[in-house]
Amino acid sequence: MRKENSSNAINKEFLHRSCKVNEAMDLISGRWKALIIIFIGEKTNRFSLLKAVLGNISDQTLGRQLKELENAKLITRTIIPGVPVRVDYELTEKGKSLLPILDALEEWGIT
Amino acid sequence: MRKENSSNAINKEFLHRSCKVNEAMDLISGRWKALIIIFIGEKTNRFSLLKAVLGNISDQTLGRQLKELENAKLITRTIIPGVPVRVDYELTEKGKSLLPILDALEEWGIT
DNA sequence: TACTATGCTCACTAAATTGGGAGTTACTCA
DNA sequence: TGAGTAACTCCCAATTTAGTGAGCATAGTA
Repeated sequence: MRKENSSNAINKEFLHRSCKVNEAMDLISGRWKALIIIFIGEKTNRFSLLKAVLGNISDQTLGRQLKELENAKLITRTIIPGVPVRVDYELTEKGKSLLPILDALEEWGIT
Repeated sequence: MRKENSSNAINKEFLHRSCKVNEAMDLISGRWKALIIIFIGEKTNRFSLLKAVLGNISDQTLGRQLKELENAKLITRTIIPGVPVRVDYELTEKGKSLLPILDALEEWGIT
């Protein structure tokens, strides 16, 4: 976990106070997060499906990033009872509203 | 430096091949890069000025991020002879074209 | 001669992120 | 009883990124 008064953490705080861009960047800057958001938007929205399309992501990292996205309220997590239990992830409105920006970023990356 | 065949580096490669978004994200995902781009766009475009507005950034980190942005062709570096020598950073067209996206991200972060 | 300013660079350390592999829960089918 | 599946979760080690403190080159000022 983060030590709240390391200079690293202090600088992160500073960046958040000084500019909302950095707060936003933080939410989507995990290595796989942008791709996870895009895939969930395309209905590749379960743990095992994501794992399959994301190639070499580790279980732990996928779990962590999903949890972070959930905490950031970009996705929701719905447990579907059954055997075995399934879990559906869906984009929230906030998550959906990020898609055009990711598209713009992709477009920008290509040109 | 990066070890080119660590699984970390391999995954990064995979992400770049599979989705341009990640390549784009990489270019702007340093802790201070978004802010540096914005400031340079606003003419806070010298090393010492950036250092002043960025608070606690270390010389080395600022130097590194500027160099990375230069390598990514988002900024240019111009040495202005004089005493002492000054260096001006400017956004390239590519860099400028990122500003609307950062604005959108900021807007998204606020709402 | 000492000191200042700009814009770095280097070796080293600390912190944050990611990955590997095994273990867990809960229920079903053979 | 044993195997299988989905979706995690834990410990630990590897990797990547950021920060610290010092030093350097140049030229001008006190």
